[in-house]
Amino acid sequence: MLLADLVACSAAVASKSSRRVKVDLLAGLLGAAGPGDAGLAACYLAGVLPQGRVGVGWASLRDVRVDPAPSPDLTLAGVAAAIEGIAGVSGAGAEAERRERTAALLAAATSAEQDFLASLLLGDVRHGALEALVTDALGVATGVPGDHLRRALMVGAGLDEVADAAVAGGASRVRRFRLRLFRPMRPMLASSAPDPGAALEATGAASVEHKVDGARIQVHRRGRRAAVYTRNLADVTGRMEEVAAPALAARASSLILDGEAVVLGDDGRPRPFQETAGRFGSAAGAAERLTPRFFDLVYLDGEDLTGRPLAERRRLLEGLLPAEALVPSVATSSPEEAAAFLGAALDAGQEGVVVKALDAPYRAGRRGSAWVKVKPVHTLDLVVLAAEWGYGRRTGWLSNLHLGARDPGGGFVMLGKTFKGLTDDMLRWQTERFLALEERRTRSTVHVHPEQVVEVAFDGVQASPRYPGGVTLRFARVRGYRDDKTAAEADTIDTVRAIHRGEIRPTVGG
DNA sequence: TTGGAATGCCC
DNA sequence: CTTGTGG
DNA sequence: CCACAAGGGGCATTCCAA
Repeated sequence: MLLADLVACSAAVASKSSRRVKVDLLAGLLGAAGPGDAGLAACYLAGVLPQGRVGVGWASLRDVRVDPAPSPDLTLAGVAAAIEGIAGVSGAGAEAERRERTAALLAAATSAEQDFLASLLLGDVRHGALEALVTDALGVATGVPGDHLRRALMVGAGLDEVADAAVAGGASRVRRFRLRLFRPMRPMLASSAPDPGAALEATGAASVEHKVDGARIQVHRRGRRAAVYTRNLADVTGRMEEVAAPALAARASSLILDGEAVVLGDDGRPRPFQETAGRFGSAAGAAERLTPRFFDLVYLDGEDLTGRPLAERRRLLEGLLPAEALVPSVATSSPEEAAAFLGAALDAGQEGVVVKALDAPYRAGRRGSAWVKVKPVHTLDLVVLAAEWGYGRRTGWLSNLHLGARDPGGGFVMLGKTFKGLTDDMLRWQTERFLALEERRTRSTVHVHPEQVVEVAFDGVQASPRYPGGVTLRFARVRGYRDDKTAAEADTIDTVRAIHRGEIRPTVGG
């Protein structure tokens, strides 16, 4: 199949807003792909490379400028081979070599193909249809029911594998993808609610569990063999053997556990997330140890438990692991009891709680209302110091805000940026507002006179090696503009530091 | 040898 | 990771 | 409800250049 056909399809998809129309367009292309091309076509249309990222980023692409090819001769297989080559480069001279190979690939592409390949390499394809719609389209093109395809993806099959299986073998082949050991599955995700009462309304009778501020892990074990996977299914077994210990000690022939890995202090309290991230990201042999805390059991002694209710999975889990290897939990349908448990979790240094419906199955890869997280938030009134021009659907609007806290000694201290929480109306309003306050600008940023106050919500304050105050906000988002306040009334850097030291508690609800 | 830029991936 | 938009 | 797009901060690793 020619890349040009796929690129034309992408452009057509981008030009339509209806999901049904997008799916039909995608299905048309997938239907035209032969057995050898279906997997590649599905991946590329979904904006992903079968092998993941290959070491080509925005900066290296920026200075690769080659004349486009006059005619569209590239095939999907040719592109795949070229990308395979790029992915394989490492060692001294790798940057130049990757750049050279990238340039060679782009030189063989027409102008439209170059743009698409650049987005693909960056993992930044945006035509309003990614994996989910491509999966639907695959169903349309092959006649394989969508839930079979989705199920295969959830248990860890790659989109390329599923597409190839669907095209070559139809539904019966796709059904052969099952949850199995040492093939990581996609973890179940949680939605969120402002307080335990709202969460319980969504779930009904629930297991309320500590939300441990670490990194998600999935541990597979059979006999003496164990493996550890991340939320995105990367195999990190060699980096953290210690978190597999409870699985290896459990009395079972095989199992799959879901949980969180975190660095604990000597007092048993979780260390700041940055420490966990450091240990989680580093190779083995680091001084700090990761402690696993498990909250689910999805496979036991050869049996897939994902269809069983949480109550049963939790009971089996508690029979298998010692209490210290488990995330603390309480079963309740009382908002008061859940609120008290949340308070205790926060006192223990946890991030919040996750409220999980006791009767819900394990829905791999889904973010439904069966699991609901509750985290308290902080709020501050800060001052906008600058705003950056948006991209994509925010082109033409000032979007990303630079936030400053008032310095009692004079001036403002930048704490970070946010683009979240802004409606289209707010974007329109603030574009006009900040252009009126403009003091100077660069290509990307309009710096403004510091007088507009904005209410910002965030999860916490963390140390920053980048910002001048040495602190920054975690998950900052705009709550609204405060036209009733002047910059002189904005919150100070001292308050931010007090939050960082843990002297100011975040609030639940509202 | 070392500091910085780029990249990928955790939240 | 959070939020807003649109099908 | 689901999928997508808008982008945030930090850390470890890798490779380049001074």
